[in-house]
Amino acid sequence: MRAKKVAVIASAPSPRREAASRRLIEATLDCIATLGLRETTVPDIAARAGMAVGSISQYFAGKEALYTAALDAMAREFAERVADRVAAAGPSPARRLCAYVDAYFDVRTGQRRKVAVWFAFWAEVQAQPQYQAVCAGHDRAHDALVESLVSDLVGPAHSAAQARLLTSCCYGLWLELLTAHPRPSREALHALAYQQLAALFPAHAGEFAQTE
Amino acid sequence: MRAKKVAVIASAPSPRREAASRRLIEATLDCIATLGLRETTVPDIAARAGMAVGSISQYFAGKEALYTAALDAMAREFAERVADRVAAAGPSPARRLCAYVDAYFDVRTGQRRKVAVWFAFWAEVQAQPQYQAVCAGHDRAHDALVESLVSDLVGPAHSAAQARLLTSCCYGLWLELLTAHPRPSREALHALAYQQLAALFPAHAGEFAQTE
DNA sequence: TGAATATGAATGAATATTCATTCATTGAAG
DNA sequence: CTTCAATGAATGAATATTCATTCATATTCA
Repeated sequence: MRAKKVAVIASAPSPRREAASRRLIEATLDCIATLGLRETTVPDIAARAGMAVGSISQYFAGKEALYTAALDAMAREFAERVADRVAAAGPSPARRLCAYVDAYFDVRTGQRRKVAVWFAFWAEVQAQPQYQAVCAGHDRAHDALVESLVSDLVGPAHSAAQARLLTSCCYGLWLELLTAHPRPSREALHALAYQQLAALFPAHAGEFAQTE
Repeated sequence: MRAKKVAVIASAPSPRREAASRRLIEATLDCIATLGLRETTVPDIAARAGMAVGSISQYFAGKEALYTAALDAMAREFAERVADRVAAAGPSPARRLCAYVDAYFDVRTGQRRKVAVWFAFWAEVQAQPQYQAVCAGHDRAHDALVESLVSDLVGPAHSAAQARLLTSCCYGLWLELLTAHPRPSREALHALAYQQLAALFPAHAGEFAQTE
């Protein structure tokens, strides 16, 4: 009996529900990107999702739950993009590192709209423990990956510091996307990230050819 | 009549008023750092400043005006710190660049509390034009300074890209202060920033001795 | 005493959440 | 094949809450 009930609850939601949840999350990300966390209202999200305000409660416990789900979805997408690109890069450590950087300036994950959302959440990470919880899990895996990529290229001696300088630089370049005047293109920042690779790993500078 | 009134308004505020404004701005920065822009309320700010909520309207036109003043004050302080340190560094281009980096991890401007506020505003820069206006002015001066510092060291050929990589890295390291686990110390990040200097300008690596 | 400043309860606008009702889709019965 | 009931989803007006702002009164200063 109990087992059966649990099974029912755990069963996959209907495609319709799934689609509606997704649509709400996308609408939330859009609103946060354009209005910010502070100015985004529930009616805004509903309007952009093409739903009534009341419908949201069918899918999420409240605005905060929706925010958290949106953050999680975005973090998941980014992690996936990184993993996919690195996996597709083959065995060369240099190419794998390139693939990692590429993910930051990918047309999907590196677009202004997404980056704005990252920064919106980071700004509140201090104050909102639930955001911190979502980020912490993803960060742990991310940091481990970067360090292994760097370590594969130059050995473990200074890999921790170099890994940190690489990711910090990528995040800093992301910030340029939001604040710089005139607005830099994704491509320009991507090229700068490759310069950072060359600066950090001069012995492999020739291997960091930008392929896209 | 009208002229007189304008003159009175434009005259220097009394020391008392000055102190109260300052106290309010400090309280605002504190609240933003711990609660975020979204959760900070006017009663929060008043309480932390040791004032009544109604008193705020004596000094600022509203919450947003207070926020903007706080952002401006912080940006001013940072610019001042950079200018002071660079001026104190003497004529050596390498030491001047070190001084620039030092300002980012200064015990005052590079503290967690301040960095959290920077990110809080950056997250909203897209949505709030008034924040953009405040930042734009300071950014212009900042970017020009960095590029001149870099140019003095290595010439103008690639100075723009290298300057951007340096500042991006500093901002990225600031972000670590907010999101990394375990929380890195200011000193650790400062040391990493020096490694970035050495990586970007290998010909001068020996000159980037950390003095503090 | 008069002017300037401080106070904080009262106000009302903004907004998240709730819920009784409506609507569409699916599946069963005739 | 048609009709009818059952389920799940969508709706948005109504409600409750939060919070910035105001202002009549009290206090301090010169």
